[in-house]
Amino acid sequence: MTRKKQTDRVTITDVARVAGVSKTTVSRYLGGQYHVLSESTQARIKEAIEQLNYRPNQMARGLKRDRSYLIGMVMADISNPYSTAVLRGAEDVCKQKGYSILVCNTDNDPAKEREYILMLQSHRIDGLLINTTGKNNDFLRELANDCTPVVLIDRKVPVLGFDTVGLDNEQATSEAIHFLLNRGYKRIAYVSEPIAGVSSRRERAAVFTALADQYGYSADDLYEVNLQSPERLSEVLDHFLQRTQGEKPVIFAANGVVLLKLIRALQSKGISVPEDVAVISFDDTEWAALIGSGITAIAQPTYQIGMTAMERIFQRMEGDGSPAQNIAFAGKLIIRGSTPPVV
Amino acid sequence: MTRKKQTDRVTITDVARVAGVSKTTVSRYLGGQYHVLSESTQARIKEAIEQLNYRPNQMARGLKRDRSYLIGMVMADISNPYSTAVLRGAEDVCKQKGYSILVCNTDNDPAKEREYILMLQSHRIDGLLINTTGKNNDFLRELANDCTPVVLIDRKVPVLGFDTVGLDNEQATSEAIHFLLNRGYKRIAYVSEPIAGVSSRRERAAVFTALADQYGYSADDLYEVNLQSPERLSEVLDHFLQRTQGEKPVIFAANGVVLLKLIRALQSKGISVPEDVAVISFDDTEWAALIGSGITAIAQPTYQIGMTAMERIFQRMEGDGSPAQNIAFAGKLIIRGSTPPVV
DNA sequence: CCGGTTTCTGAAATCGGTTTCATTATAGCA
DNA sequence: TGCTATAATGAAACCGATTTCAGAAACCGG
Repeated sequence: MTRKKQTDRVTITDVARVAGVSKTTVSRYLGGQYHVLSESTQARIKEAIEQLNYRPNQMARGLKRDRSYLIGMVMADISNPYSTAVLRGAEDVCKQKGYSILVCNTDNDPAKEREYILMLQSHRIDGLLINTTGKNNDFLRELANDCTPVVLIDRKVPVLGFDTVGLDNEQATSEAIHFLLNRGYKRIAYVSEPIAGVSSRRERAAVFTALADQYGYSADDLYEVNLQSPERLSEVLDHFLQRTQGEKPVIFAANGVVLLKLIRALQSKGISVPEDVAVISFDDTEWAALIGSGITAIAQPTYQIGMTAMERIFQRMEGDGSPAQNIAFAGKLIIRGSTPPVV
Repeated sequence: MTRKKQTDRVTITDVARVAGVSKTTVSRYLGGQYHVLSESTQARIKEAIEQLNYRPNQMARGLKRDRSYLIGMVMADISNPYSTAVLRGAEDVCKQKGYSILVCNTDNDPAKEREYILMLQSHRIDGLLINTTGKNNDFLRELANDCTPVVLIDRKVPVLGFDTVGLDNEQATSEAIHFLLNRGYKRIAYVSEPIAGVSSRRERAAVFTALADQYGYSADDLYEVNLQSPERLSEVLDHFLQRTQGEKPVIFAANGVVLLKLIRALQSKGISVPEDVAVISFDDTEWAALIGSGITAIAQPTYQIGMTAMERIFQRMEGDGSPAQNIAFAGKLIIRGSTPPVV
């Protein structure tokens, strides 16, 4: 009897030999085609698989079936808790279907984004979730020619036939602003990361701007800040707050990362929340409740977003050819101490 | 001229045909064996690849080469920022080498951990990073028989020949406790998630216990809390704080997640930090500086941990057969307002 | 007892690459 | 000129699965 080296993996041929059947038969067993197999054959194969501790090689299987059982996930910023929350939702759906996720972090760098997508393609991923940097629109449009299903998360790409899943930015922003107005705030600043190219930022900012005239706050108080340079945020605060004419000001942070830097800047300037300035923010981070008397925030159903995005992938894989959908979930306003009623 | 269906991917055979050479020659080009190829052949292949927009199929390549160019990463809790910070370090090393990462989140569930590892094995991953649940030691030991390199992150498994990378828990814990003692604290509580099976928790707690007698605080104030049930934490606080006899108490949180729940519990009880109780914690979370006057914390070099772990994987892949290493990085104590000197 | 199903199984082709080995052409040298 | 070394290339086997197609055995009705 010949024995393989220890380093050699057990193959379907080994199983076939031990069970005394052909590779074909073993393959049918693996594929769950039990109805064409005799009971005794099934038993012998089962026995052999357990004895050898056999695990089929997905690369070989994938090559023939033209399926990798891999899903790519390209995130602009994996250290943002939003990303991992979405990942969890996506992963749970995948696991249940026997798929695994290849995670890539682009650090908001479009070059990295391109490289990663090419890399994923060469692994022949069966689906692709993208939270795009927003600076690769032409490149992404080419993806549409491939047959691989793509779902965009949070950020859309214009003109394109991709499914998208994210927050209903219009509803959420509008609800938040109406809440502030009802509480008596008349001076509202909206602080966002650079808006160009990122649809969710654009949509949120657009609502802020659109409601300004109607409700009597200034659309000029829409500030874009690059969080890499902390001075800019500091200047913005000075500019906004010094113009306060007896009116209680409120600052609206466009996401959790902005909020973090904002709180840091306020603290270093000795400005108190909510005494000197009220604060509201997108993203209900785990720590939002802990800052002072809590920061009022708009919670996103992140887990649900991840699940839904991945479910779209599978539906597309299973042949759903319907037109691209934009799926937008409502945000939920969580009221805390940072936005007290104006007296 | 025959034309393939749109859905068909370009293969090496197509490139060979267009370039007017054999598959073999194209393969050599792809493998970078330029020295055996004539200049003109190289040029024609390059041209053909670009024209066809060809991307080699990693499954086919992997099947023959017995390499998947995939690394598995199994994390106990991906929503812990520690995990994503480590992931970033690991990913950067991978990307540079042309590898991709399959990320799995076990939610501290040993059954999920087993399933994921089997799944990864069937993808024939070339390396495996595990932040283990700590409840699969027998199963993990079997992994050692496989030839695939494994590196454990943060949590070790007894008796095993795996490389490990993590924090120097002894140094870090000891440094923190000495810091507290120097500041004049004599009543120290250490609050940890359940210690059984998780080496990093055990190591940290062991130092707390070991130094107790020597420095005159009580080793009884080591509390294990299951964070699923918030009442337990509340009871622990009551128990510890009511025994305070005029001495200023300090609570030492065993990681960032514990700290989060701790702060929440203290706030809901109306206990102020640092007036009523001082606080120190493992993990310098992004928000630690923002709570009150800041929480004193032990920062871990997470990015470095991820990088180093992945580098070990590649070294093992390249044939390094040296005995298993335990690599422990020093933590850095970041002093903030939550631990003022006792007056 | 015979042709026709039905049930179960296997030989061989295939997926898209890599690798081994053989072949051709050209150069170098006596 | 003839013979060998070297450079450049290709045919075919191979990796480990799946799938097509065909064959053997058992069963069935007339």
